Amino acid sequence: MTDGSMRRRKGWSTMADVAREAGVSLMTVSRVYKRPDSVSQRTREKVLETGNRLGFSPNSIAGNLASGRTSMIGIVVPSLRNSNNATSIQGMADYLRQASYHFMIANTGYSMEDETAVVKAFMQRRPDGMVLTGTRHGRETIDLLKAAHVPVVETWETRGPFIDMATGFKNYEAARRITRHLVDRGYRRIGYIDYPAIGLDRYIERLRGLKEELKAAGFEPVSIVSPLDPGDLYQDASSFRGGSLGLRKLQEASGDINAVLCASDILAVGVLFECQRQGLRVPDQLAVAGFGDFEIAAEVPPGLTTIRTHGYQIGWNAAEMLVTRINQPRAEIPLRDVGYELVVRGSS
Amino acid sequence: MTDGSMRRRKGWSTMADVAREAGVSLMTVSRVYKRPDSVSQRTREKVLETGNRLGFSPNSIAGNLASGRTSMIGIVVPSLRNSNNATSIQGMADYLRQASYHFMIANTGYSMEDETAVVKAFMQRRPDGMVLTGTRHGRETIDLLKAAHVPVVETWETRGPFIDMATGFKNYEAARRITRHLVDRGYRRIGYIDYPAIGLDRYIERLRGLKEELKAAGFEPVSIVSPLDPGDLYQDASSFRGGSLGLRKLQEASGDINAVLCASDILAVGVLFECQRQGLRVPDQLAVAGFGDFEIAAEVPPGLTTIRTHGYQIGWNAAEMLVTRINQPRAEIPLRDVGYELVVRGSS
DNA sequence: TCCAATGTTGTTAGCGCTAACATTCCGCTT
DNA sequence: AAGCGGAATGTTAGCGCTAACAACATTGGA
Repeated sequence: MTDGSMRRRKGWSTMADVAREAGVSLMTVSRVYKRPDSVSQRTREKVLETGNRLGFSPNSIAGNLASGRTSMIGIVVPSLRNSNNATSIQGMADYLRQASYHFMIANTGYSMEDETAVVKAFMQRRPDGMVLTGTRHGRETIDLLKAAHVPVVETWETRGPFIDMATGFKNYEAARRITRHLVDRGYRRIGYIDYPAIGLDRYIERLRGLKEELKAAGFEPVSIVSPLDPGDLYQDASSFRGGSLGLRKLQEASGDINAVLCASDILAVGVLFECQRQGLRVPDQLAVAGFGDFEIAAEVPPGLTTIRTHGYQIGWNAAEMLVTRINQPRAEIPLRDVGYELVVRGSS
Repeated sequence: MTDGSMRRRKGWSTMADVAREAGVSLMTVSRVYKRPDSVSQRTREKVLETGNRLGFSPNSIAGNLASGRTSMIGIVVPSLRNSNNATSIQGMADYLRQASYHFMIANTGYSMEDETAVVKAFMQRRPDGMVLTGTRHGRETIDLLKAAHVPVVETWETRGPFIDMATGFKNYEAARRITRHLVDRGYRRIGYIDYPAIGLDRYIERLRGLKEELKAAGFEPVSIVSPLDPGDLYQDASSFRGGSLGLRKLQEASGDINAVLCASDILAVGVLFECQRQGLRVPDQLAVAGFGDFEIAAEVPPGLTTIRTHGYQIGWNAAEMLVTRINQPRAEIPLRDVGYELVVRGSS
């Protein structure tokens, strides 16, 4: 008698409305919106016209339930404020958009418990794929994802083992490369400012690379400093302030360093700022090197020597790998290494 | 005969499985996971134990369809790489997480057509709320959102009209405030480096504030420069490089400026870098001021004078307003102005 | 002219869950 | 012992869409 059940939500019209109005079956309407080519042009136009007239918008929630596919990707990052992540998120966004996928993001605040909670919550929405940052994850996270048989890409490192697929680069090698550059330039007393977050694989690898390369060159172990207390992490793991503090700590620990390598460009720029305040000439009195090649590295005087990473490409790859696997579930998708480059600028 | 239909997806067990196994009705299982308090402790424990044993995870897609609520928020930003946005996204993320909502994000690349496309696509997933950046939107976007009767919050400006709700601050007044500061300090020949993206309300307001304040002080119109071609925008509307170029353009246009105001801190830091390269003393030969109070403003020597904004609070507010409105659809939710502060540092 | 192959449209049976209502259970009062 | 109210649980009827298959047109070749 009335137009429908009490449970009809909001004001949306449904495929059934359009079908009735256009004088076709429900399935034909579905086809018009999902695979327009499978419907004759005449029918298609009639249905679309009716749909527009009724302000119809397909309810993808219903479609998801019926088809078992959500076209939704879950992305997990440590922090949303980190510009590294931002670049690779943009890469994913650009790929996913043209492939008609959407994504949800959540941050873990560098905590494995939160990561597990986030992954659990995401899984309830049955994403078609998941992207994780890094390759170290809690046992529970790993089991959860493996049991769900959902395609997973881990990013920013290429050192396994992986849950499923991965794209990134060899942080270990990259760190050796830039350390070697400093050594080749004649710097012998090298300090290192670590990323303050604990246990992130890619930073562990960078530190390992530094140590190995110095050992290979026959040097003393360097001074290593983590500029912030872990408790401060949540706000911003990588900060300019951390770089300044780090340099001061290094100077206290061993006054005679003549080069500083940082786990990220942001920290390195903080060091440059501190040098400026202290009147230290870069690179004459202190050489500085970073990691990441963010925009600021090229702009800050005298230019920051760094490792160029390819965050955008990592994001793009991750998305592409997921979509490929979703469409071809048996496809074997190999690790994609996006590489890195040493970029030498005025700071060394 | 077999355990179910061909259409059963993946390996997930369902509420029906848990109900059968635990010897209760489907509805009881639903209650255990949705409103645990409405079930006796004995039953709850039995059901949870069974659920865990079967690796059950409630399918929220199905729940969404049945309940007409998705607990999903759609967030639209111009760019994912912009650290302004990143801060307010983090604010939303933190609020939404504790309120058990998830969110999807998409970027428009500063294009109104893309904004409309994004909003259209999001609406198909029937989000419970939408957050837009800024208060200027295409006619179609506005109509779409109004017709959908979905709660909407617009952010970063408080000058209406609004689609629904809004939180932000008065960019116009903030720009007047920092301009007045420069005037009070005795600077008379002030250049302005605008944000290169076109037509963003908050930047229009900032420019308007600058002009009005200078007029009120009885000064000449200032030199205004937009550092990049609009074509370059998509990558990064606000860049250090843009600041450097902007200063050079200003110097060409009118060599005798003694202060520069920038539409964002990033641009202003670019100006500071360029000063350093040119050997200009800040603030003696050139005063510099920014907008935003990003972390770098406090760290870059000699400290950047700026307007502190409250991006995190804007994000938090936006999420809170949405959730309030979702729970109380008739609630009248007033504009929330988060204010701003002038922060004076060494650069002026 | 007839039939197979192809293209187009329709019918059926859910996807997994929850709102709304119905029923049962339990402890307590009278 | 009967009656009552509230708490706990169950039953019913979809939410709006799509997979799978069925049926019907249309075309062109034998």
